[in-house]
Amino acid sequence: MSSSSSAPAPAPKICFNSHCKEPKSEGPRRKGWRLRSGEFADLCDRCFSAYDQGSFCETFHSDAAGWRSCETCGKRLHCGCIVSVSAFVLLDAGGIECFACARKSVVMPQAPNQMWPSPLVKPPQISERKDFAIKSWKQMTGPFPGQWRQASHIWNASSLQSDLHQRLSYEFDRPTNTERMISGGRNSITAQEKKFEDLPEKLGSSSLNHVARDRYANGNTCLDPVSAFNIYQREEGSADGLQDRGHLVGENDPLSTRKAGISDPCSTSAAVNLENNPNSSVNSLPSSILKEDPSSLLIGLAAQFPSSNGAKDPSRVSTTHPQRQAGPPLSKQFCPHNGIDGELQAQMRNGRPRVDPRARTQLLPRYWPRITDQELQQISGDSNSVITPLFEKMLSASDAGRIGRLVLPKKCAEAYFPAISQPEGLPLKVQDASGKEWVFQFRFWPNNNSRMYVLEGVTPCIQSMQLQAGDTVTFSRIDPEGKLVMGFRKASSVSAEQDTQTGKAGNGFSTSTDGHNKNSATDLNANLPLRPLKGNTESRNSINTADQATWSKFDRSGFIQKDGPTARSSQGPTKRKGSNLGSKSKRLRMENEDSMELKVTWEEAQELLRPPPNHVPTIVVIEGIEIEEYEEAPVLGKRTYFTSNQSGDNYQWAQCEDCSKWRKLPVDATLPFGWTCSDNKWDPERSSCSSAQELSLEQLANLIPIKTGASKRSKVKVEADNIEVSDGLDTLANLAILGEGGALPTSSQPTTKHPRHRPGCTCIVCIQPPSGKGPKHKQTCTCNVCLTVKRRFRTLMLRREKRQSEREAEAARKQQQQQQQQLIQSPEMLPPLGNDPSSAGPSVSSSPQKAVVNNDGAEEGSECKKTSPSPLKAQIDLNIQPEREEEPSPKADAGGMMKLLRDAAS
DNA sequence: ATTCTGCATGGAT
DNA sequence: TATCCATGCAGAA
Repeated sequence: MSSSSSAPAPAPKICFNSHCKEPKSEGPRRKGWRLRSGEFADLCDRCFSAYDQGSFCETFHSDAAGWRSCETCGKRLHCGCIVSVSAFVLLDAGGIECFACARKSVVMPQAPNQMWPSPLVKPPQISERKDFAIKSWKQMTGPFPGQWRQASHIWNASSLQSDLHQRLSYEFDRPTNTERMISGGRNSITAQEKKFEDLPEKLGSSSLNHVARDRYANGNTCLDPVSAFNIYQREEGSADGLQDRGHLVGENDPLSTRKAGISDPCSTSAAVNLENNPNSSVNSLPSSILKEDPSSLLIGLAAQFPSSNGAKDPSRVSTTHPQRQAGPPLSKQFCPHNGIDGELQAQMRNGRPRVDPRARTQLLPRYWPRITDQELQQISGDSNSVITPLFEKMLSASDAGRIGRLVLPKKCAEAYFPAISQPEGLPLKVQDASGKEWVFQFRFWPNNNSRMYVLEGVTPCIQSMQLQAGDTVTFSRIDPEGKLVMGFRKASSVSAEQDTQTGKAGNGFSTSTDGHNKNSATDLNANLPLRPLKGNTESRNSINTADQATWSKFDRSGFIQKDGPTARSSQGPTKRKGSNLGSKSKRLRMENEDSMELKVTWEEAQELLRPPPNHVPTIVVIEGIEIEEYEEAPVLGKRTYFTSNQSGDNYQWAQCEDCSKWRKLPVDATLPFGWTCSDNKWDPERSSCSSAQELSLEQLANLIPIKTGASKRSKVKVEADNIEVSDGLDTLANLAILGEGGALPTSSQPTTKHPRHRPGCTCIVCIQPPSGKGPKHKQTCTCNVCLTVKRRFRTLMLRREKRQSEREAEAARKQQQQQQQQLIQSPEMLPPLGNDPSSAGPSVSSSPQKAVVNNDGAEEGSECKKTSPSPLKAQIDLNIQPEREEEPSPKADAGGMMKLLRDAAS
């Protein structure tokens, strides 16, 4: 910390005191007060003497403004001067008190606030600040060594905090308001720090302290950092970790002393507020700060102490730490958890910087603990224990899943958990709100030159708390035991956690476990019962309210709140995949796995869709491609096959769903999926299943891609598959599957080429919910997505058919002639006539050729599959790599396909 | 086949 | 851009 103490700047030869023209001391440096730059004023012997004796201002600033009298003893103090900044404290009720008097107060009413804004606070360089914090103590205290020590003792809490803050702010780039304030208040802080080092013993934390600490903890005091530090510092490698902390802290541990010191200070203030005199003026300041608006306090202080640097110090007033301000009153302001604090703490604990420079940023607001006093109360039964909220984390799907790994925010882990040097980490005992103790493995994984911290083995705990993704777990520490306590807050119950990220007034309602309730008597009743884990949720209504936004977010992201833990766990893996895949991932996934199938089926599905009869399409041009769109949803047609007779008449053949007989129909007939003979309005003679088939299967086999034996199979398959058809997209998928291998246009028509997927694209691929979830779309669904999909299908299909028919017409005729010749040779077969069918027909395949080449999807004809790597591949751009040699068999792929489509549909 | 483990990936910030 | 961290994933058990 202080290591960085600033090197003395080139010392001027003249005494720093502007009122003195004496050359500075020749001998050993005479360091006066700390300058804003972090340096110390180099004084001549005479001035130093005055400074050292506490009479500097009297000697040199007697005419200056800013003199005030101690409210207690009447001693005059130069409040507006950096030189005397640490000689007095500000009283809550206004006025000042010299340190001597202040320290006499048992309760230290003014506590933290009194701390002077450090001299202020100029916004020193970080390095300077560090120095300042470290070095200044002695020097600053120079005049009143004894007092300061005492004071420090008295103020511990505040000072400690401030110290921490100060350090933090100095060490880490950004001083927060609080910090500022504190620091400002902190000249003394520096001193305090000193005192920590020097007078640890004095601190014995008292019950008061406890209270205070709690308060602070809740309110964010900073005690913890130190204590935490103590606690964990040596734990590395220790299985006991937290548990052992107790002793760690105690014996021979400077840290422990520090801890004690720290806690004391806090406690003092807290004690005052809570226990002693909630309403007292004394309390008012701290309490207000803690609970209500820290910023105000800061401001107030700033205002009060314009002095020394006042004017120059914009930082003081203005620089509040946004986060803190925003944050929940208590916790955010002083809380150790706050990012910087946390880090500081961490460092302190570790005795070394655990966080690399990069990490020196604050914890993200979302990790700020939002714990209410009530919660604390709940947790704490022990009045002597101080609960320090450390951080909280909303459980991700992974965290709440069966894997049992809870990813810890790196900074939080490094700040509040024992330092670990090995990936294996160490066992960490954590107590839940009910007092039950859990042991997790706290470890890390190397990750991108960094670490990813996790708690392993949390599943039992998570389950016992019935937590799900979206719920929040909180980590707090109970001192002096040093135990970690894990609380939770159910997202569902939380009506409204405020968005942590916004850092709004956090209401902290986190469920942290801690607890000391006493302090928060004020709030206690209001909220909650932390103890009962189950009850937590409910208990914090007020708190919980906040998170709807968050919650909804979860929902959107596919979190499963709905699912109970059990369900979740069972779904775990699957869910995770589906819910969390990013769009990109999804794409990749599709490419790698079912993309081909999807692509084929999608295209094929288009073949099955027919525009609603008698509807005129609207022509839409998308990226240069004309697309016909219909107002009405497309018709999912029954697969049919087109043929032409010798005279050039075009027909289509369809199979009855009941009797499996093939009927010849007009090309413009649009058949429903479950078409039967009774629906054959075009040929009354064959409108019954009892009617004979016009052509034998063999004959048909020569016309359309069916086989005598296969036709039955196909029917069976169709039927079987139909069972699954339910939802719109599922239907499409089924149809596509059925049609696979058949009916696919042989030629790749530009008409079917889907435009590049870009933002706004509404194709079936792009419209899939990112999470793969969402409301089920029924066949009758008329949502934009469904309509769009249907329109697209229809449009693309029509377009393709149209063009295909045009292009293939000629080829078909030629083929027809050839077939005729064949017919001549084998009369029993009907000549497949080229069809130029305009495709209005319901059948999937618009051209005979297609039908011939691509057998009906219903057919298993392996040959077909082999020979027909879906031509559509080349036609439709789904951003997929179509380079698959073999087309997955419809059967085999049906599952995957359906899955994909279902996901899309859902 | 399932679960565990350790690390990699890449979206979000 | 760099980092974090939620999730994926492959290999091992």
